[in-house]
Amino acid sequence: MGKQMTEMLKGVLEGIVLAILSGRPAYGYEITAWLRDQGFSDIAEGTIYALLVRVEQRGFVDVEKVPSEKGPPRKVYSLNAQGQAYLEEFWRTWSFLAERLEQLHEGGK
Amino acid sequence: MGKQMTEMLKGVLEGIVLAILSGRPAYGYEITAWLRDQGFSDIAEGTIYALLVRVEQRGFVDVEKVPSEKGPPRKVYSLNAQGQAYLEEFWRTWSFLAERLEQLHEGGK
DNA sequence: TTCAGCTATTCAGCGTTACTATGTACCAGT
DNA sequence: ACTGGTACATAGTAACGCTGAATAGCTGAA
Repeated sequence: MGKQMTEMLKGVLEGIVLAILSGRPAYGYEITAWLRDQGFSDIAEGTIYALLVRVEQRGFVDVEKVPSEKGPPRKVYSLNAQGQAYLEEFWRTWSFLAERLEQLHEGGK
Repeated sequence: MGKQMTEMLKGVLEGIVLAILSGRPAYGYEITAWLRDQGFSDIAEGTIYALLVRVEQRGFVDVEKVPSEKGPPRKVYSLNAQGQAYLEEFWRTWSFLAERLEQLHEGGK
């Protein structure tokens, strides 16, 4: 989707993934597929796995290994309390930014 | 405002500055001051100047040196046609992202 | 005169993030 | 045995914003 999207995803993609996990536990491959479905056509698999490692190390998610019918075992992530708190802060930051941009967008017409 | 905001600004700050310049020409110091007014309390001055150099090199803005009553001469930037086109693409990218996030935010309640 | 303070720009070095590209591994169907 | 889908991992790279400091011009107070 181009360089603009790549840069804009920085900091946002993490929030997106945590938001997904706040709905229900999920594993990397599944998240990647879902994102592609949503139109994030060229988010690399490696990106999601690296991100998941990061949020795990920061203690935002709990992990459980679950055997898969087809293929290697899945690492199923679920958002814990700390992750939930971080996600809420993410939404506050996002809202602040979105409001300012909305104003700029309206003003520029 | 914290690390979250820092990361989220990547790719977005450039759009914000171009959007400001689409309204009227401006110079670095002025833009920095305006952003602080809008609540972007800790955007570093150096960041804006570096960004302006970048967009100038990409050919999105025209520059004019204007003497200042107090202090060194100002470099006044104005958005040109190429910058305008890039800004429009920025808004499309932003809208795409904002829609997806809006859905996630609503769904997560 | 000197010094502080505001205006205004610039730059080197750093940390974080997403992408590229590749590799590993497990299983099913042919 | 081979292909293809599932599933995870990682080293190297580029881009961007921040930190911290330097430079420079002008004004007003001590």
